[in-house]
Amino acid sequence: MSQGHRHEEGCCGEGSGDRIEAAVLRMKEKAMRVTSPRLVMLKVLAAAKHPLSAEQLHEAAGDDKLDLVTIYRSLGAMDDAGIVQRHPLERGRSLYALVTPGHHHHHVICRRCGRIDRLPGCDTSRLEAAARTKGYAELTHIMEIYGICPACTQSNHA
Amino acid sequence: MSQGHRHEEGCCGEGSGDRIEAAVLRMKEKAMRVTSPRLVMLKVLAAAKHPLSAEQLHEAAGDDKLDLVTIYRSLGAMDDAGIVQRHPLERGRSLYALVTPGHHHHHVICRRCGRIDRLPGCDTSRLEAAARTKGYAELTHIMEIYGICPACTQSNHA
DNA sequence: ATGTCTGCAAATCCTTTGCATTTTA
DNA sequence: TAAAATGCAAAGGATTTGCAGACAT
Repeated sequence: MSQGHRHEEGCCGEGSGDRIEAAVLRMKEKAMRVTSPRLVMLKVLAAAKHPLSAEQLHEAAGDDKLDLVTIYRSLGAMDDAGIVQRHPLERGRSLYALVTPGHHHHHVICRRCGRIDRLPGCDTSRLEAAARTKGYAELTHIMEIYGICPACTQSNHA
Repeated sequence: MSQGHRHEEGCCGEGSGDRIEAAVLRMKEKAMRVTSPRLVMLKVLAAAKHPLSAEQLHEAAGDDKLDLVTIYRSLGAMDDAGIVQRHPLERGRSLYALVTPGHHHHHVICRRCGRIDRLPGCDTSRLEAAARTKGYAELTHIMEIYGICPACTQSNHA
């Protein structure tokens, strides 16, 4: 089911308290209600060192404290509000991370163990400009790099 | 179910006969069997002006001539063999296109009507280099740009 | 001949929807 | 107290798996 997701270095966390406050502020701006399930979610997300799946968030929150459905719905609302960034990936799964404005970035994901590492920056501006030229508006993008991580390359049970 | 996918300009087709031959050749190299369902799939893919979903491929092939499951399985095998490129996208769907070596590219997808346009080139080399630096090997990536196409921007039934 | 594909049915996975109830603002 | 969020049960859609029979090499 849930894969390894081991992690060596920091990835998405940047300092949690402020980020939660910022998220709450944004929720209020958007007329969203600040409920305890959502606060729990924010806490977990702020503490996460890499993007989390709804399922992982569910487990991290205590599994029976929050309904998975609530997580999906709130994640959706937070995505719309720009509070979390959704990373759709292969096989229909998505991962979610707290947005830190000015820290847009992407990840490498190990195809074998699920480990995730952060990569600096993002080079989509040229492509988005091209899309704009074609008349497209409200552009967003998804991008993930896949590979085999060092550890899995070693222990070559392929 | 299946969205619009209108299309103005060429996207993935480059000349079909040779591409099919090349694909067949590659299948033989990979010790894959060249079956009639697969040939039908190649024909449809080679004629397609943009990436197709398994479902669309199924319809285009005559719906009852090929089993959807066969399409999924062959698409998977062809993806592994590098014969088709898989474009995983939001909401768990994937699109597939015949690979034309040296023509790697991505697309803009209209969030509203599903229209797809091709975008020139790809700027992931910097990120892939960063991933390689972290010890990742066998790198691949997914990337799609989403937006609202000109037509949908006009007829604003949002 | 033999290992690979195919088709059919059924399963699986992640995610979404419906609805009555609780909660927030 | 009105609008929004929650929890539970159930649906949904895309993709996958099991298995026996058919097919390419």
